[in-house]
Amino acid sequence: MQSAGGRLTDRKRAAIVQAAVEAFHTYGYYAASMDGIAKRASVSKRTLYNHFSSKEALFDAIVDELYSRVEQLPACEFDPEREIREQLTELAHTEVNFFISEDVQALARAGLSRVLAEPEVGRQVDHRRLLRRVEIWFQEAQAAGFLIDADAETAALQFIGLLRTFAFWPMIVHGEAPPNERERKAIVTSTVEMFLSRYAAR
Amino acid sequence: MQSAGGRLTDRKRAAIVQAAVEAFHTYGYYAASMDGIAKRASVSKRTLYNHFSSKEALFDAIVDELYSRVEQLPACEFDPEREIREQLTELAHTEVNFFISEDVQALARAGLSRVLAEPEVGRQVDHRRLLRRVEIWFQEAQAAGFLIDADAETAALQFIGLLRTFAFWPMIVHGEAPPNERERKAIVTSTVEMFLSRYAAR
DNA sequence: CACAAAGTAAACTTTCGAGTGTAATTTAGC
DNA sequence: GCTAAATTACACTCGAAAGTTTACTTTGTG
Repeated sequence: MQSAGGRLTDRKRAAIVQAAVEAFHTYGYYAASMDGIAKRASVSKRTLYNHFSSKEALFDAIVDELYSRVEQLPACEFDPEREIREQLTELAHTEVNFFISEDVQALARAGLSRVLAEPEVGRQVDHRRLLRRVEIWFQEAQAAGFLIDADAETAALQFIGLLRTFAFWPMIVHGEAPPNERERKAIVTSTVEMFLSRYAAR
Repeated sequence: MQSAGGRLTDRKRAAIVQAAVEAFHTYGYYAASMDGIAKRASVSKRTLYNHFSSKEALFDAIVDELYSRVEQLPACEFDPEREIREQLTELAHTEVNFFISEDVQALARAGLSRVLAEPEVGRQVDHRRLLRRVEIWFQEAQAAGFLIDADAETAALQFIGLLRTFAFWPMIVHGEAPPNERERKAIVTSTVEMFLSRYAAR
C-alpha cells in the first residue's frame, strides 16, 4: 500500500487523467501523445490503454471529468435584498476564476485544437450551457426591477464576452499568464461598470 | 498560354496560395496536408516544394499574404463634424466585416491551431496591432470632447471584444455561418449602444 | 500463501504525412 | 525549332504517433 489513497488501479487511473489534463493543456489534442501521457503518469502504455481504449476515449473522459468539475460552480442566485453592483461583481469574479482555472484552460485548449481540425465536433457543443446561469440571473434582476428591459441572452453574452476578452482569450491565444488579483479586479470592475451603464434601471 | 494571366510559374504559385488558404481554413494547420494542398491546387507536390521549401514556410507566406490583405482596411479617421454614433457604427461594421471575412477566418483558424500546439508562437504575436486603430480613434474622439475620459486601450479592447464575441468566436469555435446582414446590424447596434452608454460624453 | 487481477517493458505493426530524388515532359523566350 | 527553366509522376526515405502483442512481475485480498 502506498501513501496515496485508493486501490492501485484507481490511483493509476487518476494519474492518467491528471497527466492527460496537463498534456492536453500544454500541447492541445493533436500534439499531445499517448506515449507522453503514459510517461507523465508514470504508467505503462498498456495500462493506459487498459483504462482508456483510445486517445479519443481518453479525451472524452477528460471532457466529462472537467465538465463535472466545472458545473459545480457556486450557484449565483439573484437576491433582491442586495446591491445589484455587489452581486454582479461577485458573479463576475466567479466567472473569471472559472475561465482562468487550469481545468477550464486545459479543456478549452484541447477542445479548441480538436474543433479546428474536426469542425463537426464544435457544431455539436452547446454553447449556451454556461451562459444560461447568467441569463437567468439577468432575467431575475430584470423581474425585480433592477435592470432595464432588454434581451437577456444578448446581455448575458455581452457580459461573458467582455470577461473572456480580458481573462480568457489572451491566455489561450497569446499564452499570457493568468491575471493576478489586481488585474482580475480591474477586469471585473470595468466589465461591471460597462454592463451597468447599459442595463441598470434608472 | 492559358486563360488566366501571368507566367505559368506565377499562376502555379497563386493556385498554391489559394489552395493553402482554403486548406488551412478548413482543417487548421496540422490537419492540412501538403499532399492535399498540392492536389487542391492541381500542382505536383514537387512544384509545391519548389515554391515553398516547407510547410512552415508556406504557412508563413500565407500569414504574410493575409496580413497584407488585412492591413488594407479602410482607415477610419475620426471626424469631429460627424455624429459620434454614426461614426462608431461605421467603424463597427468595418471591423465585423473584417473578422468574418474568409481571409481572416482562414488566418485565425490556421494560426490558432498552430498556437495551441506551439505556445511560443502565440507569445510573439503583437495583439495590439489591430487594436491600435480603434484606440487612436477613441483618443481622438476623447480629445474632441465626444467621449468621457477613460483608458483608451481598455475601451478599445471592450469594443473589439464585444464584436468578436458575436461575430468571430462563434464561427471559429462552433463553426457557425457568418452573420447575415440583419444579424450584423443587430451585433453592431447592440455593441455601439453599450459602448456609448459607458463612454459617451454627457 | 495462493492466486487472480492489474501493471510493466519493450518490441512490434500500421498508418500517415513531411520532404526528397529522378527521369521524363511541358512551357515559353529566343 | 532550340534550349533552359519549370512542371510532373511517382517511388522513395524518414520519423512520429496510435495501438497491439507477449512474456513477465507486482499487488492485495481471502
